[in-house]
Amino acid sequence: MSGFDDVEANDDLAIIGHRLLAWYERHRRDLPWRHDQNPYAIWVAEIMLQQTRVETVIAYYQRFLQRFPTLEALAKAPLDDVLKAWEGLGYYARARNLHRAARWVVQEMNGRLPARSEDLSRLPGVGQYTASAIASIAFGQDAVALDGNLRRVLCRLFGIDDDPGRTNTQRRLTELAEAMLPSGQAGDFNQALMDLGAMICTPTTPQCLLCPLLGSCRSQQEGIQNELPIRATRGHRPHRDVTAGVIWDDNDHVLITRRPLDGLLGGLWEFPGGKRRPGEALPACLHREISEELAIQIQVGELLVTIEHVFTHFFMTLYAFDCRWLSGSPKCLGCLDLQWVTLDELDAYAFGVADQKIISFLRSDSPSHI
DNA sequence: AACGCGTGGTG
DNA sequence: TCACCAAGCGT
Repeated sequence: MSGFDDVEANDDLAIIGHRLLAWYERHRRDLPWRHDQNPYAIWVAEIMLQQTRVETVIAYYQRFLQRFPTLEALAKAPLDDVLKAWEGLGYYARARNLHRAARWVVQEMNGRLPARSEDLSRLPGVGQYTASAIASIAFGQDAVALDGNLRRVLCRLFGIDDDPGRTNTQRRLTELAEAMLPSGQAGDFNQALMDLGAMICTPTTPQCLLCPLLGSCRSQQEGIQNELPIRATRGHRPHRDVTAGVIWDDNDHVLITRRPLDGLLGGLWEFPGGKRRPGEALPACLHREISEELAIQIQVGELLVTIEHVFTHFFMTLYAFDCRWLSGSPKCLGCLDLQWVTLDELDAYAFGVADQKIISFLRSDSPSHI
């Protein structure tokens, strides 16, 4: 335990909050989702921003709102369209949950998002942070939205060296932020702390001399701003070899399959294949996986391309082989759906980034089957 | 509480 | 496998 311990009065914290808001008025970032107060748009933005950089989100956000301008439009759309709009953004459960929640709101709530944080957090994909963010930004509720930025800024501001991932620490940080929060301005207050975290109080080499809270920052006074917040190191990431078959029939159609809705890349399409077992040769692995998942016979040809891909929790080397369908009608044993498609038709389906690289290869390097 | 869940950017 | 990170959530 260390740091802020009620030495300062709440008055001082309130003053810090106002100083922060004054800074925000002058320096706030001009971001697309800050242009209107439409709760649906704010919701979409907050889901996209989970664990994802602002610069990455902007283009997705604009395309998504163009494609699904209203909550009703999103609810009416097929999941495949939503996943296609999410393609490449990662954490695809966000798209599935957003879609499911939109349908629920239309059916059960007459298309109106709830305004209170505790009701918002009942929506799938909306946790404590997102519920507070929507409630404060879209509905003006006094709720602290404790995200990674706020944790970092508050740990430094109050010199807190407890693990910010722990529930107790988060409760403490939230209480401190609540004491700073100017009543009725939580939306701006939350976003001010986020902008401060993004522009000044950055993870590495914070720009303390530019900080509006310079005189109040405990960690800066002690010279330990670079040591906070403390952070657990990531564990070892295992490696997997994975095979994928680009399986052609006699009419220039290639076989693609759809992954189950739960788990990694759930609901996305892929070139069928799977994990290599210890000691197994790559072509043998592909034969086995195709036999298990689709119950067809194929001829495995040349290795087309090798792709290194990094997931959060493992490394993957993906080996894509040129294959030919020999016999058997494919059955969906390990997948949700399957399709024979031409190269041009692949555009209609959502793939993960590793499989998109296979597609790029097929289009650039003149395909061997021609 | 700890882990599974994506991707691209950065020093 | 360079490590680490970015507006977290569900189980």
